[in-house]
Amino acid sequence: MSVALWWLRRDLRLTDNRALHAALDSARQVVPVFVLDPLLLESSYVGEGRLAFLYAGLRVLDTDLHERGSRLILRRGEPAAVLEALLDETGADAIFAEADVSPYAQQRDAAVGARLPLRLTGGRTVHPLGAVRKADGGAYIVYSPYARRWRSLAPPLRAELLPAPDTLPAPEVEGLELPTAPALPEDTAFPPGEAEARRRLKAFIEEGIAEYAGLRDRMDLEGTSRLSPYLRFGMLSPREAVVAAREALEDGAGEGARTWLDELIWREFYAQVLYHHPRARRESFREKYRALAWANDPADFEAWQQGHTGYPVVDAALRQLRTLGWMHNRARMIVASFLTKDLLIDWRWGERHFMQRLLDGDPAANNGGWQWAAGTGTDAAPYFRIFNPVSQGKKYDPEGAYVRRWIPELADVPAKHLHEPWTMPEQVQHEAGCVIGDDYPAPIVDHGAARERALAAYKAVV
DNA sequence: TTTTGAGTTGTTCGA
DNA sequence: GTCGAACAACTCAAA
Repeated sequence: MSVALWWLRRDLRLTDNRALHAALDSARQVVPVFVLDPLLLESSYVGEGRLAFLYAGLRVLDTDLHERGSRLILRRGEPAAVLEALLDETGADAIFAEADVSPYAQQRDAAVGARLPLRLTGGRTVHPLGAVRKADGGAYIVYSPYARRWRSLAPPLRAELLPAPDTLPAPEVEGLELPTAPALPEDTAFPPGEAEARRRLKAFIEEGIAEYAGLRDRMDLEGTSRLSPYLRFGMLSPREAVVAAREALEDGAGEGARTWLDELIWREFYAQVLYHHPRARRESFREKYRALAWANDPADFEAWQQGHTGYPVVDAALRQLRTLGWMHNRARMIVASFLTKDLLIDWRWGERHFMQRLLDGDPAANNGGWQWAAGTGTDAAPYFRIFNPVSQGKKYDPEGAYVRRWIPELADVPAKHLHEPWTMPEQVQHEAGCVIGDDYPAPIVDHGAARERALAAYKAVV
């Protein structure tokens, strides 16, 4: 075998790429291919931000390939047809790709595999989806035992990480020009690419991970790794992240390293949940909640999306999402609780909004997180666990820096009132240049009353 | 097969 | 202000 296609999807890196290495092992000539799939590009779960991140990421990858003598071949169309044509043009006799878990990816790869010589490798998760199972062979749907089992398996070692190849021969076929639009903002908080991802990982391990357990919930600080978009597109190998976390643990990073490793395990937990329960992508994992009587008020949804609910922490978070294409994890929980409980809006509306806006938008993790917040999922929060947006703000944005950063109209509101600005006396409102109902909205719901309504609605489900 | 312990991330109320 | 209990059962995982 002398020519192979390397079909990239969400493994946009050269380091520790198992599909690439399998292709190199089987052929002298490897053709890197990315297929712009109209079904994905036009999905209502995709927005300009993540598309821009993807396109910019493809350009970085193309540059990385050029440095090694190769380049990225971009094609557009239905994947099986595109790949069949490419096999024909290149004389390749196999396609190598990293296996993925979403229902669409499963179906797409089954269709390609039925017609063409597709060889799927692991890499999407550290432990293959089938490897983390209960003693009886079934799949886990509770996190803690899943994580215990995951940790009991042989950990990946630094020596096992696959190096990026030094050279790759240039492909002899042509592709499309790389798209330039939509473009990422110049000052994006998430410059794409493998080098950036690995630089961030290094910095986080050296400076952030030891404090992670204590700071990760603080919305006003940079206590998290901010690696999610890179893991989403495989610009960082999950295996490399786990190796780094374990090394940090050995170096005494303690609770921080353990907690961050747990987050990586959560990522794999939700991947295998979706793999084993594709139906959860479209409806509540817990059947009884499929009958929940959502209020689904479009005006409430609009206010939530725009960050105009009148609850500062909620609005700050949704504006952060709008601007950065990313939201702090604690904020994700708060706004998800607010949407599903306070506004009683179907979690799938929020899930779609997140998918449209998040650079790291991933079907498995996003769905898992939303169903957790809504209380409809695997290992979900009990339905009566309803976040109070005021106390969450006071606890995880104690000085209000997060709120002030994202909501300029609240910049001069005294700290005492910042998380509940409607409590400002009229005179204070004028002094702060923030009249409630004028400069900043009054709360669109009363949390106490909304909480009671949610409890009743959830309780009504048999 | 049955039993038993346990379960990401909270809030509110009343003593 | 602080603290423990209640919130609601249910289902999972493993012994």
